[in-house]
Amino acid sequence: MRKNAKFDRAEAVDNATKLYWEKGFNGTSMRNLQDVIDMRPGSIYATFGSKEGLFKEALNRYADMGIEELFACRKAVDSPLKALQLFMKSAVLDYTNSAPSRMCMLAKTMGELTEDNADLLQEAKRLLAKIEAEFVTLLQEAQELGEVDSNKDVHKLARHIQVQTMGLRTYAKACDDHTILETMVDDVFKHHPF
Amino acid sequence: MRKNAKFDRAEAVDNATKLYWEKGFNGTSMRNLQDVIDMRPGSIYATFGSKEGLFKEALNRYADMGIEELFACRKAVDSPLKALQLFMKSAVLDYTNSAPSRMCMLAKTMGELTEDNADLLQEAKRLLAKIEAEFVTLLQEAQELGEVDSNKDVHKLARHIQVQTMGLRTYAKACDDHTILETMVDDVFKHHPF
DNA sequence: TCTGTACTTGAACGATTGTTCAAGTTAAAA
DNA sequence: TTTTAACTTGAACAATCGTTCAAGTACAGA
Repeated sequence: MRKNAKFDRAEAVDNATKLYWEKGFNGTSMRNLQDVIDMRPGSIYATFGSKEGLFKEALNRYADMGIEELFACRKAVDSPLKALQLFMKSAVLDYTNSAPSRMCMLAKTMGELTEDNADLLQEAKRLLAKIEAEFVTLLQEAQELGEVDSNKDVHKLARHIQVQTMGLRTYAKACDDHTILETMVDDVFKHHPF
Repeated sequence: MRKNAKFDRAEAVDNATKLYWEKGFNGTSMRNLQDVIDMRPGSIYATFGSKEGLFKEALNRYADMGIEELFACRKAVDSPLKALQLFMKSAVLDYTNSAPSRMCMLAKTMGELTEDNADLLQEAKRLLAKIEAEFVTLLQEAQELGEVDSNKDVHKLARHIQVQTMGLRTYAKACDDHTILETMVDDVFKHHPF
């Protein structure tokens, strides 16, 4: 009975994520989405329910990509602290110009949406917490390896990483000076809270 | 010849600023604006030119309010460094619930807009730089008073204040825990870069 | 080959968007 | 009081918005 139509579902979400990330929820129209994911309105609504439903999937895809990137950084270097630094650099400096926006999609969403889209806001908060939990895991590992003082509060440090990343990525959109930005990332890890 | 109609211009911009700040540029419709500033479309367009023109005025009003607040903080305490801390607390913690959004309107604008509104983006960047320059002035004063090491780069410190403020205000929208937020602000000034 | 159904299509819907402008109102100058 | 120009009004515009659904297509099972 089943007809397989959804081979391109992941790709559709990928493309939708890129567009939403670039233009935001309100800035993206269903017709923009139809173009980039190459689906007609009927199919989109049958698959994702609504513009909000698709955005929610995009948010999740974005967060998963971030966590994958964090794991990749962990594999690329021998220290969890260096991994965090590498992750922050790739997020803030965006070596490859592949990202649709310098800013964090979750931060953009927190800024754009109001209580009119309470469930989407809630989802963005949840995903930010999910990412912060990954920071905690990495910081605990760093603690076990002696890279971080054992009397430090890893949750506090994770919040710090989160604030620095969001702040620097926002600043990056206004600044554009690669050298300044790189120095600022390095300074986060140089002396301060670790 | 002149007929004075614009006694309420400042008030109109004030109300428009509140609405834009809360809902963003794309999230605010001209009809929303008509309601809160109590003007008909013809008058709005005669006075401000376009939705973008009014938004540009709102951005400037917002930045001016911020700088006024910074000056007020400077007058309220005896130290420029304490003034910066007080300013950051009022921005992040929002004692009075008067602010339409916890987040910085300029940061929100940086996040929301793309090159489709290049001039508005440019204006937001310009105003962020203007505020950063005020931070520099305050930090220089702190240096003269010996509160900040004379070998520190005040521009670098001002960037740091900017990043912390934007990052914390974004985090504040997702966090909501007053105690955690206050601790984070205090930590910025406790040991780290000064 | 025929049937039944999972899936796609795109014209069309009413609502809302940013903006315009002819008509109306107001008040200072004559 | 009349004239004149500054200013306000709100109906109306074309364009676009998110969404729906009857009709069409494509394929698995009989």
